[in-house]
Amino acid sequence: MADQPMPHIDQMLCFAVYAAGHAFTRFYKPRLDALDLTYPQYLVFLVLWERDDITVKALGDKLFLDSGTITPLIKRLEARGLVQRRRDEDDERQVRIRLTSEGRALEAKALAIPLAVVEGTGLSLQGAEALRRELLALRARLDGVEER
Amino acid sequence: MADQPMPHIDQMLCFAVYAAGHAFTRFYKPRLDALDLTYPQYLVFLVLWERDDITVKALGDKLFLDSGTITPLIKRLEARGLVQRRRDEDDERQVRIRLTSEGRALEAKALAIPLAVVEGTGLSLQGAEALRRELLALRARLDGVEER
DNA sequence: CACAATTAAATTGTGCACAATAGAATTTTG
DNA sequence: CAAAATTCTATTGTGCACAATTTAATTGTG
Repeated sequence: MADQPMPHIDQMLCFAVYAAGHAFTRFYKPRLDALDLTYPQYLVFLVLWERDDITVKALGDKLFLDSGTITPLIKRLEARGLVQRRRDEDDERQVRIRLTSEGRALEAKALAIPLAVVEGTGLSLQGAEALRRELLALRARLDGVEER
Repeated sequence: MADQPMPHIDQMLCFAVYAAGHAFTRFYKPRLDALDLTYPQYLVFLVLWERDDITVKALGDKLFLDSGTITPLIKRLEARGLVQRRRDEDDERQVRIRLTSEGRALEAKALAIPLAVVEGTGLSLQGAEALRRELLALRARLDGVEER
């Protein structure tokens, strides 16, 4: 029973992921302050700049977040005039999110951010490719094990 | 200027880290519910089981969190009788955190959790070693670039 | 010793993150 | 076509996470 002692926190993969996530948030903070966006808000815009007029559901699927997180976040962006929310005409259960012209214009300002990340960390998209793939595979495994 | 387009979210390392972190939290949830602990609370106990009678400052350094996060978390654990808080006698600016016997007893119950993680994900401590190292190095780089 | 600078914790306020629930619309089934 | 099941968003409540500020104690310097 006591064969397996409690592992130390420094040896645990989950903690390494947790700490790296916080570090990324802190790292982005000063850059995102220039756009007056939080990190999760920035992620939402990355999706919208890529695919505008998306439902809350589809956005949640993309970001692996639920509506309880996304709804208030989007409402704050709507209050600032960066996005619009409206019910889908065909299926009124769905709410579609669209960029306003102000929200679309943010993209130009945001272009400096990924450049700053590459410069600041020495991480190129290709250089971190293997790490990224492993993390996505890990996420899929963690979320997929639910049904057992 | 437009040489570098906005990268897609699926290509970004920061998002892979972010999503894997949430997936870990979700994965631990049902296991930690058995102990009535949240994931950050579990991390605090991992530290305390390893090194009891630690200051808030040292705990924050270990977990990369500040007192604004730790203080209310610890107070909730104190209210449940799992830890004790008291001022250091030599330096009264510091608050030391100690396990109660109940808090210490939790460790025995918690031993099942790392086993479940290994079983559920197929991740052994050794198997994930390279990934863990890369993430810790990444965290250090992200937190270290602050001064420029 | 006295006064300034530093250190440490707590407090306050904003914003995620998710579980649980509710409510409305659509789809399925008999 | 009507009732039941499903799908989707919103709401409520709890708990991080961090910035900024406040308060208290310690350390350093003359």
